[in-house]
Amino acid sequence: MKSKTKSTEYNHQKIEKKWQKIWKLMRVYKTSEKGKKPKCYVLDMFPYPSGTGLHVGHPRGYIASDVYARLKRMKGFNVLHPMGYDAFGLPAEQYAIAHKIHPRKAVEENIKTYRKQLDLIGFSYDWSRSVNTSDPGYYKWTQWIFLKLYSSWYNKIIEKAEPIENLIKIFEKEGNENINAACSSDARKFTAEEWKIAGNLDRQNILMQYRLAYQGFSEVNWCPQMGTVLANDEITTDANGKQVSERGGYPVEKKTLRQWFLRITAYADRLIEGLDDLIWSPHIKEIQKNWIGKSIGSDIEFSIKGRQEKIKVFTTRADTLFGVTYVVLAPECDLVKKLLPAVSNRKEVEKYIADVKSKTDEDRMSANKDKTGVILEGIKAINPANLEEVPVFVADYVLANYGTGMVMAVPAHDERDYAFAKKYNIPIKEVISGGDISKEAYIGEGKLVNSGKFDGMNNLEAIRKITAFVFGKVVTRYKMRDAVFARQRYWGEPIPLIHNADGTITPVSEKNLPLKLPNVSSYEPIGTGESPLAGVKEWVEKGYETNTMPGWAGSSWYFLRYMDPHNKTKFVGEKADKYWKQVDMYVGGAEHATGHLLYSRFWNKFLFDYGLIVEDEPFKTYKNLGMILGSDSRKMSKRWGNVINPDDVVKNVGADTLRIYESFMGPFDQEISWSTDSMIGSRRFLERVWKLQEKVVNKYSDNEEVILLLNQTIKKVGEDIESFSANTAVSSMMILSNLLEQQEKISRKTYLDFIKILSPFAPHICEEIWFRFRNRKLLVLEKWPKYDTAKLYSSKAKIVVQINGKFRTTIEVPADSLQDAVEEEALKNEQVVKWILVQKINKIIFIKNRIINFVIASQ
RNA sequence: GCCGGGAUGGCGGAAUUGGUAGACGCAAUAGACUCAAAAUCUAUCGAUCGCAAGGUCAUGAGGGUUCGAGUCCCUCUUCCGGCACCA
Repeated sequence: MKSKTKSTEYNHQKIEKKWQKIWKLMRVYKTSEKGKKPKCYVLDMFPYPSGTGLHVGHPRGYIASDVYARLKRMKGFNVLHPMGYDAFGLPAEQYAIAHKIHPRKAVEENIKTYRKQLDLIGFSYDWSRSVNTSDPGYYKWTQWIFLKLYSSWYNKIIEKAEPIENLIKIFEKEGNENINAACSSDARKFTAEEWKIAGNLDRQNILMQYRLAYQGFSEVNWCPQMGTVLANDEITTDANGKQVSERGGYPVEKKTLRQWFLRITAYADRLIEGLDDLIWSPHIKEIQKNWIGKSIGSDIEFSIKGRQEKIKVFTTRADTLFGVTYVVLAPECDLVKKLLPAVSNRKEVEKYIADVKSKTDEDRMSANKDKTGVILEGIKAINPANLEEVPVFVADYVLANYGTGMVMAVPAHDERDYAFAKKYNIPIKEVISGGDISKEAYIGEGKLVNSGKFDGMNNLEAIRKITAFVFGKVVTRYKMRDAVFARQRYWGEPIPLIHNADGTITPVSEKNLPLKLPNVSSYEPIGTGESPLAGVKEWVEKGYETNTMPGWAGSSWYFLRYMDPHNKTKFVGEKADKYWKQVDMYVGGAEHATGHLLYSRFWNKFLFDYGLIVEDEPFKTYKNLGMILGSDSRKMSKRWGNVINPDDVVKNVGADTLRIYESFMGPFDQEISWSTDSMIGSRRFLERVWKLQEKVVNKYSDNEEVILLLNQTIKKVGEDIESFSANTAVSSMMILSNLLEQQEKISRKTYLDFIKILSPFAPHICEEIWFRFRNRKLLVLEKWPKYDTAKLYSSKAKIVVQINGKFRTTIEVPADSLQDAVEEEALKNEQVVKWILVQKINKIIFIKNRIINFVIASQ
């Protein structure tokens, strides 16, 4: 065997093509559920295959997870590393309309492009497990899960979803008097008798208030000119500040439409609690927590003088009840309508409500914080704590959709109430912090304290006491609302429900799933606000639901399908699910924190409730990545002309260089600008590694410095990959290669160990080098090298000598030397002596192998 | 406004978690090779004083704790992200 391998030029194109072909032929990335190895499920967020293809930013996360997956494989894990396509959704539909091509066709073509682009970069995906959410074989199960949600309710006593049949049995037995369930806010109490005599439609309406997928109404953005509903993304503001469609610039208004909802709020508590055990970056958890927005407060009733109706307010500060000086109702509040006839300034109030309605949400929110409102003359609310009469206002700073839409105002302790009270000259009464509940303790003089600041009583105990005192109820509320689960669009999963002529709804039976999306000639809006499916005769005749599911339906469970993608009888088989359990490492963008990441957790918990899967949480570890911006520090987009196509990079400098560069460019979770200039450094690095082949000899022992650094690097690179610090991993390998370059000879073992730890980052070049050293087995199947703990540290230690904490010089001593020895050595040093001179040493601070600090100045 | 994360050379960024600030890479400068250029190699590369040895100042600003602070504490400035009249 030749001791030196003749080095040729590093031809990345040839090498990358060659090994991609061989890996594919040998199916090295194919995974199965067999064997005794521990498992590791490494997942990327699957892309939406757009018409513009991948840009250089997309692979950043894919590269990081691929490096991780490769390391795990080499460390002996059975790795599941799949990739697929999130193919339903609005962008595909828009692309299709713009290009006059059927979305299915467009998606097919785009997927081909994506696959080609991804393949060029050399990812270690098991493509045999790929999924496409718009494939009927896939969305059959999306529909199946929807039906499961539809036929479930949430039992709050056992904190679990259950079949709706259980609920019906309870209704039959005892009505809903004692039920503790997640339900719509308008659910009323009824008895078993009432249930028995109720008609089918009544029963349906009642059940709808409990189902986890339910029908309801919501406001949408409606564009009369285009005859279609628009997503928020499709709307911009024109020069006059009016809301208009992004395409065409047509006016947009609000319209109430029939929708389907998912009762995600049922899971609010579990979605918060579940975060504790997840290894996610804290700020992502924080975003989810904020979004869910749990707050504990009290429902308290104020009676209205001389009337039957009650004003039911929600407050988190029941302890300030004695400071209430007025009550506010939201303009949309039903109670306002009921009270209007008795209001003496009725005209004024009606005008105010009309004005508010004409404002857009944005106007209302951004209206420079100036509070507006109008008093309901002739109406007085009675504070249940002290039976004081207070005025009632209608004001738009109270939102109809949070809490009860009615608020007790305590200007002394709430900034907004304070601003309002100042403007309308309402008294401001401070509540004195005190111990027991007695009127005296709470009633103070009418002077202002710093808004909102009220120590002492702001605790649950006080709130409980006073809430009980006024016969209120301590309740938990959430900001999060139920998710609208319907789109008036063509390109989505059909909702598998049938509307019968009598108004009842029947689910499509399981054996008839998938309910396939019909092939229509026109998938453009039909002008009524309904989905294009409403224009398909056979569809409507059969009574099928014309709304389709939103883009996030398919992505809410795809991680489960990868475990068992070809299962025809279940969305995931028991065996596969028990084996893979959950995603161990999930990588993707932080922008999905309140969307996909929340919905997926919700669906996963729901399926878990039924024992259909074994894990409550889908993603154990989640690493969020920062975006790659264009070299001009703007988002890469056609509009700015700053898009870099990975295909070009791969062609010019190679996939390995791209992989190294994207790993090296900066911390993974930070946004960073692309720099083609900087990339050259990564290419140079690989070329130097390539050239090192010439220095390799068979029988040679490396010097201590090389051996130490090699061992340290093996350790560091392994640890850095695990913690997603690829940038420092690459830098440490550069340091090693720099040292190896200085050597005249390198041992074969050292070089090949280096190649092994480099291979997750640059698999092609490493496989080629490995091959050139006449290894028969493929490098991708090799084990990760072990470092020798005895060879991590030098036998000598460099000690920093400080005088008064200031660096003065370094000395070299045997490793692990004790203080006395180091002291003695240090005091021999000229530099040290010079600084100490005749001054007395007050104190010596010594840290083994690191530092000795002489403190001489007296304090 | 509230919550979360940042701010380090000309640039991207390191820093053993309180212990030599600026690793590694890019750019730049000089030199070698070349007829020349590119590529490659070698050296320099925070500011400042000094012939040098070496010193002083430097991690957004200002205070503090400590033998010692980029790292911990307080105040402020500023940038990015999330939520936003949430009662």
